Amino acid sequence: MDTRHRILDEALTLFSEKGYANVFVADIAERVGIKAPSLYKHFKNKQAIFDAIIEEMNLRFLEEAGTLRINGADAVRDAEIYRHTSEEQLITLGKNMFLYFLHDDYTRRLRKMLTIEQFHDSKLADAYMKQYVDDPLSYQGMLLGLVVSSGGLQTDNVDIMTLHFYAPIYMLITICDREPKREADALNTLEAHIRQFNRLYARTDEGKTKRRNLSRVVIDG
Amino acid sequence: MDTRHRILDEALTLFSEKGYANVFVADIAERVGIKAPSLYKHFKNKQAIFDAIIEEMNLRFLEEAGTLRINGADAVRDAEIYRHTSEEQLITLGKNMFLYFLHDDYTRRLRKMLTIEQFHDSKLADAYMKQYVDDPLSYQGMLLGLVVSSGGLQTDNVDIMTLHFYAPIYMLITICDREPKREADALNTLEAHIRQFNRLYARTDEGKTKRRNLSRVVIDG
DNA sequence: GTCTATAAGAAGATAGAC
DNA sequence: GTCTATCTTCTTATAGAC
Repeated sequence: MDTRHRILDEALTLFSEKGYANVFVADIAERVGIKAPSLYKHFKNKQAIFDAIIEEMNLRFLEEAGTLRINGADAVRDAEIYRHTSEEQLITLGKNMFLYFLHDDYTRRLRKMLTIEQFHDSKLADAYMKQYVDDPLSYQGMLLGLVVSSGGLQTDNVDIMTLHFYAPIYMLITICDREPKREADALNTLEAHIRQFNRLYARTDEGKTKRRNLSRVVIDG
Repeated sequence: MDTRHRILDEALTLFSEKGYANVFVADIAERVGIKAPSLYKHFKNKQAIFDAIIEEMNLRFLEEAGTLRINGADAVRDAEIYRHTSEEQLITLGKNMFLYFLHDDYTRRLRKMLTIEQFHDSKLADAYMKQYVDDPLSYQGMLLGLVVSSGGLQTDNVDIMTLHFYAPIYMLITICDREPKREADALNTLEAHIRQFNRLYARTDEGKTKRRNLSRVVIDG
């Protein structure tokens, strides 16, 4: 890795741990193994380092398009997996997806940095929302839509179904970002979540008409 | 409000918008309407201002105990509401809870500040987790447990049921914190979420034995 | 491209008058 | 308790040798 990329790499690490303002140019240089003034041969100033990280992020995000994919690859394969997979396999895939986003070095550091800096620059808030909320919901929603049309699961509202699938995963990731020691617990919860999600929405052998009784109340008051 | 409290108030506002490191003592002083040196008559230094905010937070959190309460008051009343409320009333209550936590000035600013500063100090990460994850899950779980034992809803796993209820609300709050203009959308989603949650778990009139068939698969592969 | 030396400026904090 | 003036320290960034 050349010096320029090592600077970006170490800067991202530090920014994700302390936030931009708490990282000094000398800190980055020290990690790279050079002195601070040498760093200015590679970047105009400190802000340019941050900007370069964001630029690379945008390039990567553009390539990946809909993130939080089940297999991290293409949508067609994901759709097939959803259509033809047993509950046990779906759980394994869900765990792999969860662990990838939690452990992948680049993804993890970037997510933390965006979390810290998001209120400082609305473009970063937008990037956070797109990457961790809107794109995953849209992508998972597309897949779950396929499952619903193939009869694997059943619902009147795919968007809410998708929210029910993804929101717990999102929450478990935010938990483990902050307290990594809870990861084992989170994995168990994730498994129980997917099992229960599957059970709640996969009632194809029960009466469909009763299911449409939308105005049910918890207990009639 | 005396000067000391006005300093804490303006400091919290600024910290929640820019983060501790990006707020200067002179900024806080200016908002209060004094000069920076005068501020040192009230606090030893900048860090002492932050610490005082955290101290007050801990006092308030201790008082409130389990947060994200449906009516913001006591558990007994909340439990009665859960037991005897129609779906429509539950939605109204859910929306009120959501809007309170989104709009309450103190709660909102503190949540944003903790979000920014959580990776800088593990004590802040703990406070965030307790306040926005563990306490709400534990409190809502207690209430939903009551509903389950009274027969209003049905499940084998109250913890996952609680996750299914709360995780979407948590996610909607994080969305609106970043993009307030999405609040109207979020409220509609919240309503649809509670309706669907209620429908999924309130199947008391359908076959209970079939419900226990836990090893169902999406499509047998 | 890397270094040492150093300039330039920002921000936290203090001194002492009122 | 508030002010003006000032000190101190820290951090970014530049100059110029190698």
